[in-house]
Amino acid sequence: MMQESGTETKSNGSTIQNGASSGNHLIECSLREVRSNGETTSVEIGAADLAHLQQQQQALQVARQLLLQQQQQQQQQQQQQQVSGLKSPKRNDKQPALQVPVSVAMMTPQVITPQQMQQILQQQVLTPQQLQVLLQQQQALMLQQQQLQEFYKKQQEQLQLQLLQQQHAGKQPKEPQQQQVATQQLAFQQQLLQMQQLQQQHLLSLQRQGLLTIQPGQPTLPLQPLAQGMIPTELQQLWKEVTSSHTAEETASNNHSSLDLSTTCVSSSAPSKTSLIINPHASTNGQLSVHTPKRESLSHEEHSHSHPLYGHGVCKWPGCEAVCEDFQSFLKHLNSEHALDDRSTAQCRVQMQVVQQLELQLAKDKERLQAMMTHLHVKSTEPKATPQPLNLVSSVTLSKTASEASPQSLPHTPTTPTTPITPVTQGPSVITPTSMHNVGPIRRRYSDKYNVPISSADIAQNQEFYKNAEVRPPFTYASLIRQAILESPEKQLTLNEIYNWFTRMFAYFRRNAATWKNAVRHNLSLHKCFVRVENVKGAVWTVDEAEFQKRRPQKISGNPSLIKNIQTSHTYCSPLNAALQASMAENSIPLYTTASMGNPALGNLAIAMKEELNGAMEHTNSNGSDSSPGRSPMQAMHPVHVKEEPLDPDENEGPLSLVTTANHSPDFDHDRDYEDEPVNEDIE
DNA sequence: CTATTACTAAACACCA
DNA sequence: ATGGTGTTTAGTAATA
Repeated sequence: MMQESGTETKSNGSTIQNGASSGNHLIECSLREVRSNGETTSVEIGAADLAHLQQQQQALQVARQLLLQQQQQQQQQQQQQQVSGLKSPKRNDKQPALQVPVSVAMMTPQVITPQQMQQILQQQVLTPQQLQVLLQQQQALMLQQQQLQEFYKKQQEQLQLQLLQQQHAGKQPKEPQQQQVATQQLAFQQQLLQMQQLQQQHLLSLQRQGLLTIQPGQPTLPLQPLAQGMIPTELQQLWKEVTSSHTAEETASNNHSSLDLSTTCVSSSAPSKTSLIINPHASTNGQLSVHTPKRESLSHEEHSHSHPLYGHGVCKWPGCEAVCEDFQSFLKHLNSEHALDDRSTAQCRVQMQVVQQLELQLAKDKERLQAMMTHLHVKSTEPKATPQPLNLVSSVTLSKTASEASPQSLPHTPTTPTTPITPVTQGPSVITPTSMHNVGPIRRRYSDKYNVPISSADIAQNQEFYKNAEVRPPFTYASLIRQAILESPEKQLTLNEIYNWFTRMFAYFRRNAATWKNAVRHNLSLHKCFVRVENVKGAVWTVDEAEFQKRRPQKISGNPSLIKNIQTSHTYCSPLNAALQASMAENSIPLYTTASMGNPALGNLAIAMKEELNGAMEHTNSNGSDSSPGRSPMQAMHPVHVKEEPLDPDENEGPLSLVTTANHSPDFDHDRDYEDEPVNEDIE
C-alpha cells in the first residue's frame, strides 16, 4: 500500500512535470489511454487496492474490447461499402479520436456526468487519479461510441443516396447491395444498442459497487457549494476570458494533438453535446436516460430545426449569435467556428458550469422547499413531501428507513454513552442522503481514508454539506480544534466556544455530544500544540503552531495523489490552463472546483484542508522546506504562486485560489455566512 | 512485528 | 451536590 502509493507518486512525478511544461499532460494521458487500449491503466491507478475499482477497470477493459470489435466490424462494413463504389467516410485506426467530426449533435453518450464524478469523490472511494483513469476510460468509450454513431449516420445518408439513385435510374438490379447495406445497418444498430447497454451496465456496476449512489429523485446534493459563488457577471467574465484567451492558448496546446480529453465535457467533441452530458436527467436522476442511437441518428436531419444550438436563424452557441440563413449554413458554421478546439472546449466547460449552477440553484431551492415543508409538518400529513429529501436536513425522514441502517439517525442522545454512534462515513465515507439508506452500520471506527486529503478537499467543497449532513468530517479532532481556534478573531477559544464551532460547522457534531466533546477535551489535553491560557474570564485555548506542524507529517502521508494535483495546479498559469484545470477538477477533483467557483464560504474549512495538504506536502517532499515554526509549508510555497500566477486579483476563483487565499486573504473569510461567529482575522 | 497516531471510553480531580 | 473543565489511562484500529 505504502509502497504502491510511493511508486505512484514517483511515476506521476514525471507526468506532473510534463504537464507543467506543456500544460497538456492530461491530454497526453488521455490519448495514451485511448491508444494503448488500457495498458497504461494499471500504471495510472496507483492505489489499486480498491477492489471495486479493479473490477471497474476490468469491466471497462471488457467494454473496450467489445467496442474495438465493433469498430473492426464497422470497418469491415466500410470496406464493403467502398467495394460497392460508394463514397464512405474515411477513418483510420490510429487516431480514432481525432477524426470525429463535430456535427453529430443528437446523441447522448453515457458518460459519467461531472456530478456523478463528484459524488464518487465525495464518497472518498477513489483518489483523483483513479477518477482520472475512470474519466479517461469513459472518454475512450464515448469516443468510440461517437465514431460508431457518426458512421451510422453516414450510412444512413448513403442508404438514402442509394435509394435515390435507384429511383432515378429506374429499377436496376441493385437490390442485393441495398439489402446488404440494410442488414449492415441493422447489425450496426444492434451494435450501438449493445454499446449503450454496455455503458449502462458500466454505470450500474458503478452503482452496485457503491461508487455511485445516485438514485432517482436524488439530486446531487453535495455539489451545492460548487457554483454558489458564481454570479452571472462572473460567468460573463469567464466567457470573455475564455474567448479572448483563445489565441494565447492555441499556441500552448494546439501542437499536441489538439484533442483535449481531460474532461468529460471536452471529450464530447461536438459542442452541442455538452448539454447532453450534463443534461439534467443525468445529473438529477442518476439514471442516464438511454436514447436509442437509432432514433437520434436517424432523426438528426429531421430534428435539425430543433437543434439546441440553432434558433431564429441565429447560432446559439454561447457568445456567438452568428446569423445563419438556414440550417445547413448553421451546420457549416457550427463545424467551422465551433469545431473541436480549445476555445470551444473551454466554452463548453463554462456552459457546463452554468448548467451546474442552475442545477444547484434548483437543488437548493428544492431543499429550501423541503425544509419549509418539513418545518410546517407537511411531511407528516403529506407523504409526497418526503420522497425528495434533498438534504440531510430532512434526515428526520430517514429515520424510519434508516433505522436498521445506521444508529446515526437515532434521536439526539448525548447523555447516553452507548456505543459511539459513528455514522456510516466509512466505506463511502460521505453519505449522500440516499446512500444512507443503503449503507449499513459500518462500525469500523476510522476509515482508512480518515485523514486523507481527498476528504479534506471534500470537506472544503462541501462545507455546506457537512453543515447539514450528518457526515463525519474527515478531519482529526486536532485539526478541527485548531481550525476552530484559528478561525476565531483572537485565535483563542474557550472550550465551550470550540464546542459551539463544532456543532455549528458540522451536523455530525450535533449529536453524540458526550462522545465528541470528550474527544475534544482529550485532544486539547493530549496534544502539546494546544495551549491553555488563563484569561480574565477563564481559560482559553490557543494553538502552538510549531507544535502542530511538528505532528503533521505523520498524518496523511498516505495519499500523494492530491499532492500531485496540487502541484500540478500550481504549475498552471495561463488563464486557459487555469480554466482547464478548474474544469478538470470539476470533473474529477472537487478541491479546485470549489475554489474555481470562488465560493466565499469555503474559506475557513479550506484552511483546515490546506493544512491537511500541508502535511501531505511536507511529508512527501522530503526536501521539505524546514517548515519554520508557525509557518505552514504552504506558506513556503507562496512565492511560487505569486510568480506563476500572473492573473489579476479577481482571478482568485482560479484553481489555485483555495490554496492561495486560504490562509492569507481576509476577504476570503469576510463573506462567510456563518451566523454567530464574528468575522475573524487572518491567521497569524 | 513494532511503533505511532487517532479515536473512544472512562475514571478522576478541580472548581464555581 | 452538580456540572463543566481538564488530565490521564486503557483499549482498539489503522497505518507506516
